[in-house]
Amino acid sequence: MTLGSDQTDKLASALRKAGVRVTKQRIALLSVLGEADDHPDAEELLRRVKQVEPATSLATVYRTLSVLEAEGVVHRHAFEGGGARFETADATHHDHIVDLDTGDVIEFHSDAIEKLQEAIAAEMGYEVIHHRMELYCRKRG
Amino acid sequence: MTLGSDQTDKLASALRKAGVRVTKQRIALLSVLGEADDHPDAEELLRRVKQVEPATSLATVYRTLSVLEAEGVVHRHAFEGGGARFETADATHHDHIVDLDTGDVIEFHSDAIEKLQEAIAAEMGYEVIHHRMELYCRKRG
DNA sequence: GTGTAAATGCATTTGATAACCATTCTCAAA
DNA sequence: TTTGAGAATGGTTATCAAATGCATTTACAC
Repeated sequence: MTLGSDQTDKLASALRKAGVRVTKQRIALLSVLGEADDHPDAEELLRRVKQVEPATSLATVYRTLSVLEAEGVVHRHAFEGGGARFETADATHHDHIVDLDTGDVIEFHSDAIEKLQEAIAAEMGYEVIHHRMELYCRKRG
Repeated sequence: MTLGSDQTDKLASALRKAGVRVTKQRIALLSVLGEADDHPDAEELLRRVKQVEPATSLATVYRTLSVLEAEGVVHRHAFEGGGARFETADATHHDHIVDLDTGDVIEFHSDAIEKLQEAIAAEMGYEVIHHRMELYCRKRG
């Protein structure tokens, strides 16, 4: 029997709950993603995962992210310019402010806006399944 | 001297104002884009442009779209799944509803939402330069 | 008209991501 | 605890949209 940290156990059961096998690469990826607060892309994730689990390839990072996205464990964002960026799906839904100068991403949520979105869609006979909203901003002088 | 239609003259001067040379491929592309109401992608644009101006290549479509985007003449949208889609930038700013079943794109605008966006950004010390908002929807039963 | 820089077409390259495949690993059942 | 079937992995190649290099053609100021 192997002794796992609380953290590792939690990630392992998350994987099991998602119906996929528990591998060290996946544990490492989930761990890295859980600690990240900056919405990294696939290459950056690989860089970080390799520090924990060197036997990891870019192919596995992409594969695992796709699998976990399909299971709803991670969220994929396609901001303007560059490749997809990822985050864990633990928190509640939110949208993003992207700092045009630094690339920093800040999360926010507005119930008022979402109510308006639904009202607009309803007016046209539609139901909102999901939405995407990004504010590309600059720091005020 | 060549006789151009009103339409062609308008497009030609738009190109001149954008500071680029007037070519038949660009006239054809702008003309096609102006008549389109469905946000076509690059390949679809080529298909339509070729009916008017067969001596046109995909490379030119991409190049011209990039140039005109930089000049603010056309807008590029990256909806979920698939490549970029384009529209002329003549109308006022608007956002999009994407029909998940048909791929149809509907335009809408909400001053109320944009006021809220600005307020949220301001709260965090930011100024909104531009934004992206897409509602992925399905027709109501 | 003429010269020159810009634009074009074709072919090739790039960059992000997915697919292929032989090998290795997970894990449930024996 | 061993084992075997199938899932996951690494390394590579394929894919797809989009960009680019280069030789040729074209627009347009003079």
